[in-house]
Amino acid sequence: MDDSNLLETLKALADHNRLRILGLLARQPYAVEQLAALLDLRASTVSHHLARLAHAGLVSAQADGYYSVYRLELDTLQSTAQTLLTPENLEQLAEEVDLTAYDRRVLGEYLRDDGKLSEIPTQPRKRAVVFRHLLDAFKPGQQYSETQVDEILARFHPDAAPLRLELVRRGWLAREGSIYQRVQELRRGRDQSASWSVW
Amino acid sequence: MDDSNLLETLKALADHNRLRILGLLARQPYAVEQLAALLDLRASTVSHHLARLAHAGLVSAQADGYYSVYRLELDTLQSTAQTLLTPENLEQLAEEVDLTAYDRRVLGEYLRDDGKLSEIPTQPRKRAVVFRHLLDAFKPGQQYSETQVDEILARFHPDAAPLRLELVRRGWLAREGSIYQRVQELRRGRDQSASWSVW
DNA sequence: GATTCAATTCGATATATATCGAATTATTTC
DNA sequence: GAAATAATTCGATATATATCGAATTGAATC
Repeated sequence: MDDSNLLETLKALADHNRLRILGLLARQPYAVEQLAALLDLRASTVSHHLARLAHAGLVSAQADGYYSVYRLELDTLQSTAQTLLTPENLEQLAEEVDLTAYDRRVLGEYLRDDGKLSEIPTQPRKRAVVFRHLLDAFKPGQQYSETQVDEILARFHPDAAPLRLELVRRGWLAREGSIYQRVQELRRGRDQSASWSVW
Repeated sequence: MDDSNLLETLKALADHNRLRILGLLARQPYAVEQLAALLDLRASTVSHHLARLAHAGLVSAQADGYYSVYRLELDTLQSTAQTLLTPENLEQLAEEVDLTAYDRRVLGEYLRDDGKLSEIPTQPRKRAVVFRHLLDAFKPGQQYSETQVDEILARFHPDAAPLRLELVRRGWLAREGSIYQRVQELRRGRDQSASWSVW
């Protein structure tokens, strides 16, 4: 079941009378006229609901004379339910979401056109984003002297030393003696690839 | 999960952006501000969606300074999904539906105030309801002569013989020699108790 | 204590849709 | 072929709600 199908199916399910229709059809098939009587609704209303359910594949109609006999399509319902059961399937609901959007918004707020920082945010989440951006100025595997580190950081902010200290404190820049090096992997897990808003 | 909870939960699920929120929270917890950036929505809109999801128990908030960090409540989601999986649970959605409503409507249409039939419907479903009503004039276990049967049926319609023949043809009235008797069980299955609109 | 900030609440608006009655269609019966 | 019947479609209306911006609240920082 793909995402837009799931949404349509859930919208079809999210109605009091349509749930009652499904409850009735779970017992036995019914014609429109009968459902209308059982639910105390007009036939046109029931027909509308059934069309909605049929569009989602939750019920199907079979012609019998001028009756339409509707039956429950249990398989569709169960595959919808299965989609909601596992976290892996849920994650796909946000598949097309650009996970860098928050980071880009924060950087847009604190980074001037010349690439320098207008200020350092104090809020932990935003601060983490900014320092992750600083880290991106260092190549993995390359070794830097303290002077080189500060030169690079000075491109972002005149007072480089506190930036360097915080990068080390965060564990993102490793120091051995007088040699600095970017750590290879910041964090195990799913948020390493796209969003750096870790706290 | 009871019925009204299920409806509220399904309504909470039946929205594009709320599904995307759940997809994101399936990966990791997020603050409102972050979700708003990722989904390109105002914070007030996201807050509204989260309140709706939280009301259904699908997410929960934890205060962290002036941040509200929301996380997915997987258990609620899975118990909702479980409700949709089995036909037995589905039938409960129509629990409070009066299954005799259709039969009563049909009888109201064809039965006059004095209990006599104004006419015999030709449509199979309605005809079945009327004949089921005729059958109810006979006690289970009791034996009737053909004359007695026709006397009883004449209370509904002057031309009793065709009614008797059709009751026998439907297998609802059993005849052995010249003795008639109501069959004990019309039909195995769930519709015997309430609705006789069988065809 | 004043200011800043994230979240929530509130009011307004636009869109979706649940429901009905009337008109139409398809099928059966007379 | 004409009348009756169930279902569907259509038009109208009322309700629900998704979204935003503004105002408010609660908490952290200076």
